[in-house]
Amino acid sequence: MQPRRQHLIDTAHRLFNEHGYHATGIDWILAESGVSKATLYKHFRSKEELILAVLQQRHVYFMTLLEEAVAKAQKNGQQPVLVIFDVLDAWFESEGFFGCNFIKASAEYAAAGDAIHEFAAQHKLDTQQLIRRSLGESGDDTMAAELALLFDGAIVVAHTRGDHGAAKLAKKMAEQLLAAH
Amino acid sequence: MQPRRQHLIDTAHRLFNEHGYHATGIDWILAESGVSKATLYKHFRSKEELILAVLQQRHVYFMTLLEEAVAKAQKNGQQPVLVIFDVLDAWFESEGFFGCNFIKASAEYAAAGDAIHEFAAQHKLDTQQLIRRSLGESGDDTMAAELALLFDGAIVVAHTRGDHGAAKLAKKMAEQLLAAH
DNA sequence: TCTAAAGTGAACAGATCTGTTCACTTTCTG
DNA sequence: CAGAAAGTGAACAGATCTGTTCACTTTAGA
Repeated sequence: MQPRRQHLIDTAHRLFNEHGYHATGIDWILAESGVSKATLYKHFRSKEELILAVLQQRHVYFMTLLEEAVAKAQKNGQQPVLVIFDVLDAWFESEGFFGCNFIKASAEYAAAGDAIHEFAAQHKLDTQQLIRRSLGESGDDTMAAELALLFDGAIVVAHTRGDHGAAKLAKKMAEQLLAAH
Repeated sequence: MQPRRQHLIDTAHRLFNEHGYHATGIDWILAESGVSKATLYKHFRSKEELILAVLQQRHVYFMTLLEEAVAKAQKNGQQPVLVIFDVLDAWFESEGFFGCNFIKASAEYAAAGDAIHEFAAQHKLDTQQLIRRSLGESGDDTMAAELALLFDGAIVVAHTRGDHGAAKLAKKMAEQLLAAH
């Protein structure tokens, strides 16, 4: 393993979250992590590559979290798709909630074709596909798109307004939409 | 009036939209607008003040747009709150759609107490209150919060994934939620 | 037409940004 | 224990950032 590399990713992740991507300088990440600049540039060719590594790690972590929650619900006979909003709720209530890395990355790197923007878009697509799978055969693509919209809506409301009840509200809305179906 | 001031705000608005707040330097705004640096700093004490002026103008513009659409719907006997999603749809389909200024400002200036972050949060609160008013006496605060969540969800989906059908989807969801009520 | 306000252009300050280089030291491994 | 790999620290480059200053020019109104 490469403990420095991981430590850099973790530190960068925290600072990017709290202050944004552009506002967080390389030197700041180095000072916080205690790693030398030469080492950072041995592991990552550029700041962009570091950002992508952070997003990649976050992507894997978050998808795993959702998949495990869905699997657990399926075993317990619960509606699998609704537990996704419970995961959101737990996230919002945690100390480390500073909004969605991917939505923020999308906003800061808005240029069409930008690697960071594309990665973020792909993550959101993957999330929607996970929602689609968790709906099972009784669901359809439109339903998945609706729930994905509730998902992102809840994150933005929770972050921009500090309204941590957004996940519960979105869950209630999801239940109504599923029932109406 | 002050044409230079307005021209600076318009140019800054466009560049902030396309490239983000941190990524857009003062010199860039000056080059695009053809205004001198001394003039910019005579009208705005700092970049932050320019950003706030852009957001203020955008706030007034957008609220007016929504209020006029709601008023028109009320006169025509339509459900007023649903036309809000038609406004969103027209915005997404327009050339100048680069996501929501306020959500993006919120993301880039995430520090608690930051003036830019607070302004963005207030804008979102004002939008929700407009939704609440347009619901009339048959609605309630929870319903307004739900529609505001759909509103922000649609914007984020449209921007991060380039899915311009998000407004129509959100409108359909809004109709179902109103009907279920 | 005269005056005051507004704007220009260019230089400058000082900080900060990403990224490179290199001699030296530490750590790991066979 | 020896050699390779990884990391350090500091200096450096060159670009870019926000913001200031000032002598000069343009514009607008009484």
